[in-house]
Amino acid sequence: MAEIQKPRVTLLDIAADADVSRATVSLVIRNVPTVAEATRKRVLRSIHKLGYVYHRGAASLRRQQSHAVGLIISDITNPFFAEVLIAIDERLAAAGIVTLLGNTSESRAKEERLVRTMREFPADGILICPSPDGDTAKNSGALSSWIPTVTFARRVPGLDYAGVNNALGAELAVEHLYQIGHRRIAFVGGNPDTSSGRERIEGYRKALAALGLESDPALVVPSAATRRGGYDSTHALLKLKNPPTAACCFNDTVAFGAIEAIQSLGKKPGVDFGVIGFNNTPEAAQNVPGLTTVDTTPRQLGETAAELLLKRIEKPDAPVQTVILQPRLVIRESCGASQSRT
Amino acid sequence: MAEIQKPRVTLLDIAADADVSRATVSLVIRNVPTVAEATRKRVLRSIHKLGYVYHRGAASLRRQQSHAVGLIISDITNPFFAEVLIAIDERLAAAGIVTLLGNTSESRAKEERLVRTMREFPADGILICPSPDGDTAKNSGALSSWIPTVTFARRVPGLDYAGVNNALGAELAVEHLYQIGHRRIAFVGGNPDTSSGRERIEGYRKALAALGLESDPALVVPSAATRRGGYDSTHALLKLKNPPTAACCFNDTVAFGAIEAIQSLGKKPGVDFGVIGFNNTPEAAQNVPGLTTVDTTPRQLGETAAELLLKRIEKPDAPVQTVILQPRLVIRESCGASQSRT
DNA sequence: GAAAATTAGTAGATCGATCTAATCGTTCAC
DNA sequence: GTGAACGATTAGATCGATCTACTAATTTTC
Repeated sequence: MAEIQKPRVTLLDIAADADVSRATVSLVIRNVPTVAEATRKRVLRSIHKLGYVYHRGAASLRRQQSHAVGLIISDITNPFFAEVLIAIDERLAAAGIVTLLGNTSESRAKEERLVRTMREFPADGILICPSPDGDTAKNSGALSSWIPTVTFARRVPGLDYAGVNNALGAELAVEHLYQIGHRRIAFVGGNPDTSSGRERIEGYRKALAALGLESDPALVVPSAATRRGGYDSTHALLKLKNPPTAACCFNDTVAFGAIEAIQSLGKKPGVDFGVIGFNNTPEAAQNVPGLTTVDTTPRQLGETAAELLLKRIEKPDAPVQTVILQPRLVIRESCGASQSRT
Repeated sequence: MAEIQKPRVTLLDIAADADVSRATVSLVIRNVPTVAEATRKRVLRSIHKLGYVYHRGAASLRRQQSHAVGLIISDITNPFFAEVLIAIDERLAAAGIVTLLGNTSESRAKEERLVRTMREFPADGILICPSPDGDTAKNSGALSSWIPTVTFARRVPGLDYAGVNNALGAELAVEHLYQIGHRRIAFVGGNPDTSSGRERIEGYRKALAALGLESDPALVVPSAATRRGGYDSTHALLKLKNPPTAACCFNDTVAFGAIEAIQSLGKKPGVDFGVIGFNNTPEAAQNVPGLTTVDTTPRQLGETAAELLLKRIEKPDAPVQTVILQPRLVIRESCGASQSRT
C-alpha cells in the first residue's frame, strides 16, 4: 500500500473535467467577472468534485509576490511580544497575508539566518524587532539588502518604525512616583543596547532633572529583561547604604521580579517600596498586588506595524515612515498611590 | 533614489556572468559534487558579485516540497505553548524547515481557515493543537484531507499525537496532596471538551478512588484556562459549606489565579490551602510562593511533535504514531509540603 | 448590411529552479 | 586500436498558476 501517491489536482484537471481551458478555470478561481454564469457554475462544480486545492506557491511564482511576510521576534515568551504578534497576525490575515514566524531569542546569528530565509522564501516583506545593536553597521547592513522592512519596539536608523514614546512613558512613571512622595527613584532592568532601553532611561533621567532630583548613577541598574534580572537588581538596590524608595522597571516582567525581591525581604510592595512596570501586559492587572504600569498598547503597536508594512510593500520607494504611539500610566497598587495620598 | 525596480537576480544571470549554463549553477548551489573545482569557484564568485538570493518558491514548485510546515496553536499567550513553539521551531529549523505560524485563539473557524491556507501554501505538513472538539466529526474531517499532520497536547483520533500522560500527572498531584495530609481535594479549571482536560480530570478521579476518598462533584470546577478562571472558581470553592483544603489546577495559569483568590481572602497559599499546577512554566519557579506543579516538559513535547512530523512526512503511509511523555511532580511551596511534614 | 464594438474563451509564453537524458572529451581496459 | 567507462557540462522539459495577445461569436451602430 506504500505506492498510491496522491497526484495533486491542478487547473488542467479541472479544465479537462469542465471542458474548458486552464485559463478559464484560473479566471473563475480569481473571481474575474468576464466568465459566463453557466461556465462559472460548471467549473465550480468540477473544482468541488475533484477536491481541488489552490497552489499559492505556483501563483506566487507567476505574479511576483507571495502574500507572505516574515515576522521576526526577539522573545516570544515575553507576553508583551506575544500580544504584539497576535495583533500583527490578525491584521495581516485580514489582508490575506500569511505570517512566517521566527524567534531569535535575542541572538544576532539567528536573526541573520531568519532574515535570509525569509528573503529566500521569498516573503513580500519583513516585520522585525531587531536584536540589540552592538554593531549597528552590521545590523542595518543585514536588514537593508532590499526587501520591504518595518521595525517595531526597537529602532534601527533608516528603516520604518512603529514604536511607543518610551521617554514619555518613563517620565510619566517618575512624575507619578514623585507626586506620591518618593524622592529616591531607581531604574531597574533593560538593555541599553536597544533603543527602547536607552529611551526609557533617558526619559527617567530627564524627569528627575525636571523635578530637581539628583541623578544617582548607582540607582540605574540594567539587567536582562526577565524576572530573575529584576529580582537580582532590586535585591542589590535594597542593600545600598542609601537605598531608593521606589523603582521604575524596564517592563512588567522585570517589575514582577522586583516585587518578589521586595517580598522576599519581608517588605510590602506598594507600602514599603513603590514599583512601576512598563507595557501593561495582562498579568499586570491580574497580579496581587496589581501592578502600576505604563501602558504601551501592544495590540495597537502590532496593528500599526502591520499597517506600515502593507504601505511599504505597496510603495517601496516612499520616504521612511515612523509612528510613535503615546503611552499612558495605569495606576494600581504596586506603586503605593493609595497609601501615600493621605 | 526612486530608481527602477530591482529585477531579481536569477540562475540565468549567474550563468551568463560565469559563462556556464543554468543547470551548472544549480548544481553548485545545491553542492552537488560533480562540478569541477575551478568552475565551482567561478560560479560562486559570480553569485557573490551579483548578490544572488536563492528562490525557495521556485525550487519548491519543481521539487514537490516546500520545506515549510504549518504550526497551529490554540493560544500563543499561554506560556506553555510559547515554550512548545520555541522547541518546535528550533527542531524544524535544524532540519532546514521554515515554520508558518497560526494562532486560533481557540476558534474553530480560525482553525479551519488556517489549515486551508497552509495546505494551499503548500506546507509539507501541519503541527496542530486542535481546538476543543465540540463536533469531533467535523474536526477530523477538516484535518484529515490529506497532508501529513501531527497533533500535540490535545488528541484527535486517527492522527499522530505527541502528548503527556495527563492522567498520571493528575494522579501524582492528588497523591502528593494526600500524603501531606489533605483529604478534601478539588480540581480547578480546564476544558472537558479537550482531551487534556478530560484526561486530567479522569486521573484526578482515579487517584481519589485509589486512595479511598469520596469524589464530590461539587469539587470539580471547570473554567477557562486563564488566571481569571482560576480565581473565580477558587473563590466559589472556598465559599462552599464544606470547602476543600487543596486543589489540583488544570495548568499553572489557573493555579496562579487560585493563589490570588486565596490571598484575596486573607489566607496563605501553602499554609491555609494547598495548590498544585500543571506544566511547570518558567513562572512557576519564579513566583513567590514557588508553585508546586506537574512538569509536562514543554520543550520535549515540542521536540517530539516536530520529530513525529518529520517522520510522517518521510513515510506518509506509516501507521499512526503516538508518543506519551511521562510527567513528574516538582514540589515547591504552594502545596504546603514543608509545613505539613512535621 | 457592413464595420465596429463587445463578450467569452483560449493558446502559448512565463515566473525561477530542478531533473532527465544527452553530449562531448578523456582516460582506461584488453 | 577500439569500445567502454567516466567526468563535466548542458539543452530542454517540467512544476502549477497567470498574463498577454489573439480568435470567434455575437451584438451594436450608422
